[in-house]
Amino acid sequence: MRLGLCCLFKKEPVSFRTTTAKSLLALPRDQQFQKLSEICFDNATNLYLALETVHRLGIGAFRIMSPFFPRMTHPAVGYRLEDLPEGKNISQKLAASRSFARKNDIRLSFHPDQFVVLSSPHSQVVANSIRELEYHGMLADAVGADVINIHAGGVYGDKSQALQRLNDVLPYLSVAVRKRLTLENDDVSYTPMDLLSFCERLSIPLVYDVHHHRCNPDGLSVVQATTIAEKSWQAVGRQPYFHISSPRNGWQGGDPKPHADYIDPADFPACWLGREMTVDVEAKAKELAVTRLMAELKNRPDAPVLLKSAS
DNA sequence: GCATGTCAAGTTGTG
DNA sequence: CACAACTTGACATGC
Repeated sequence: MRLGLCCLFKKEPVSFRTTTAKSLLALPRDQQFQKLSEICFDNATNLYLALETVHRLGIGAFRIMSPFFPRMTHPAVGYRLEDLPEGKNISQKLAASRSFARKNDIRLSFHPDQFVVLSSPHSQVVANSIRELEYHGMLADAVGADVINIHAGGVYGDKSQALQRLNDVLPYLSVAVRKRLTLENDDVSYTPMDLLSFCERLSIPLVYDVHHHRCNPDGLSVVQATTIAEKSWQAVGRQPYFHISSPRNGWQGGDPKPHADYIDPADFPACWLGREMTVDVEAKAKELAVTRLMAELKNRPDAPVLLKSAS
């Protein structure tokens, strides 16, 4: 088992920059490129630093934030790497990160945000989503990430019709995106049960988020959902990818959906212990939460744990 | 310098 | 019907 960090650090001095379309639009095009070039170069440099840091901490996976190249797909200020003065150097930095991750067995992933909705009935929303996914595919190729994980999107009154639209859009995705695309159960609409047969039929691995499952249950037990999701990865010969988080105010403290700073070890499914899988830790204390959970799982009496740092 | 409001995008559920 | 929650800063602005 390996535990993963999502995007950011709490205490370690690694951070990622961004900018807004609004501020870019105040500049002439060449100055936009200059500014974007500096930000992208800094982010590429910090990605390498992030990988060195997670490796040092014994963390085995890292999720790269979607605005890694800020506003790259924006209709007005979007750009290509080749447009940027430091484009070649930026590519070299990404290649270095790719080598480092491969050499040290750090699994990389992406989780495009809520604006990527392949099941939308609005063609413009779908077109924008494809554009955004292709940006992620380009990045994934460059850094060697094997997962681009999305949600099934909205329901629009009929889940099966929505999933059919998602199905119909898949042929329009490049191989770079399609071979990495995964679906995750969410906390309001699509449960593991909803996605099970769809994922199986299309050979799309299911990223099982146990917190979402607990917020949005479907009759399946955690053990059953784990088994189903695990099979969807084994079917394509890949290591399973799951998510864990804890409710900010506990399970009795109102809305359980907001994430807590740390993971309550009691929320970590016993049936995950000792399995071959990657578990992204979605917790606001970031790397502090991952390292604390690693330590706590090691001490858990109920099952043998093989954490990456100990193996 | 420091505090505060802003930031591309979708969808759903709440107040 | 407007708005917050998903996730979360970092940046731009204004004092």
